[in-house]
Amino acid sequence: MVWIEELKEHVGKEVTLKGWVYNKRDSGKIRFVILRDGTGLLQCVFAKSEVDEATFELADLANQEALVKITGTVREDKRAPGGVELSVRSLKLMADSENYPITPKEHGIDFLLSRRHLWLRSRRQHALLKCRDTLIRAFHEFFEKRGFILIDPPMITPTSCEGATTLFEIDYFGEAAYLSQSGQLYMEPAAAAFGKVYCLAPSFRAEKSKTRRHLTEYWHLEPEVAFLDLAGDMELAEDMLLCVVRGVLEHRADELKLLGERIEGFDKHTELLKNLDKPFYRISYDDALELLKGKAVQMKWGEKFGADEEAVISREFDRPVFVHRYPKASAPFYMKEDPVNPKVVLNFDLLATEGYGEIIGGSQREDDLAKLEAAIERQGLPREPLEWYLDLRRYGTFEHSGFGIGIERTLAWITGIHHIRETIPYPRLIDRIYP
RNA sequence: UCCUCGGUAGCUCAGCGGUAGAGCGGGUGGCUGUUAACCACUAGGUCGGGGGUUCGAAUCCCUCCCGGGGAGCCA
Repeated sequence: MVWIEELKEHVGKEVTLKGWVYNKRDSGKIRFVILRDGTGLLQCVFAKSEVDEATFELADLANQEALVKITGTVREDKRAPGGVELSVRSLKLMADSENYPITPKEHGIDFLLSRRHLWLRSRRQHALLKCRDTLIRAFHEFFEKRGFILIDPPMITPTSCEGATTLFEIDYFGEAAYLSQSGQLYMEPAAAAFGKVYCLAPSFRAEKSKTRRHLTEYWHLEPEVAFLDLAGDMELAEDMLLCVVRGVLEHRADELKLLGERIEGFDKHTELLKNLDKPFYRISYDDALELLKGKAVQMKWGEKFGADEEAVISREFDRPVFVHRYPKASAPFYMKEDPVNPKVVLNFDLLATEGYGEIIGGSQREDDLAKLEAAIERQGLPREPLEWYLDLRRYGTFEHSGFGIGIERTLAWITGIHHIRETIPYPRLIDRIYP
């Protein structure tokens, strides 16, 4: 038994493969069966003059996605997709497949998402999820090389980490518990224990967000580093993003090309990614307000940027842009106040290019116990469940920073696809939990 | 939650007051190099549910259900 991806090493030899029928074409006395085994596609040729009558007839009986076992001779042929094809000697139908729903034509998104378990077999989804695999490996490699320790946060938590956003509530032996929306509060103690740490885990958001940039369950990567200030935090985010973008471009060129066939302006996007380099742009919230004013977008100081404003800002730059030091009033309690200007906090959002929007949010954490207590009080958060978190400021408080990056948003940006729902094997969306 | 668009054959859609349509997919037949093959023939429908207007409703109105796109929130 061999896999399709290994066939170039078997040219001229007879091999046996198992796989599913991807597509068929026939023309009188010749039949073409495109075989799919997960590692690639292979054109199998049935010539009436070269196979026996029964085998030739069998080629007709195998429906789309039927499992077959095929034996034949590997041959190089320019006319075949992939460069090699199989001259078939025998075929065995192992398992039939009647009326496979995803035919090789266009389908709507509702139809496809309802059949996500089958949709994964198609070329585009295959390419996308291979890019996801490469992206995640690139992230791990980056942090491993820098001496970070992987720390897994809990997914079941007693309270909200950030207060405002809606949480999924679960019944925990009669007590209310919640699915985590961030591992950050658990990574800060880990940073005090190990210095440089990161986690990669699902985060859950119960907001009824219904846009191309939201999932209710997404994969959240969160580094947290001791003795790192805001400037260092942005440098870390910059180095990390450059590293993983280059990793995907290098290892998944074929997949990206396939994905780009149906995306307008894809060449320009790829060109931009290939030329991506340090430094990314850094502008303050105040600078961003000025920039928007120049684009005839009037906003009062203190107002948050919406998706439109973020798109306007990001389109002004040919590299991702850090927007830092946002107004304190709308910031989460754990962000450190700027000693230079107490009206803002030491945080940043990283906006991806071409209007993709925010893919990273990070900050230097408040390390002053009194200020942190005041922020909790000011935001009306219950203090008791956060006592353990306050301990970090009691026992050797330390300067530290971190950020969170969405795997799916990053992948959508790199691959140039519009909606993030296809960047995760089984997307969880508002009103969609099947399959 | 709000705004907006939609639900007609297995799929993608056209039809928008007067007998239910196309392409693809399925079936049958033809073709020895096809690339989402092509050509011919063929089967396939409570026009999302309910109510109303009308001589007559897929088409107009009301309502409910389901889905797409977007906003807010965020990664």
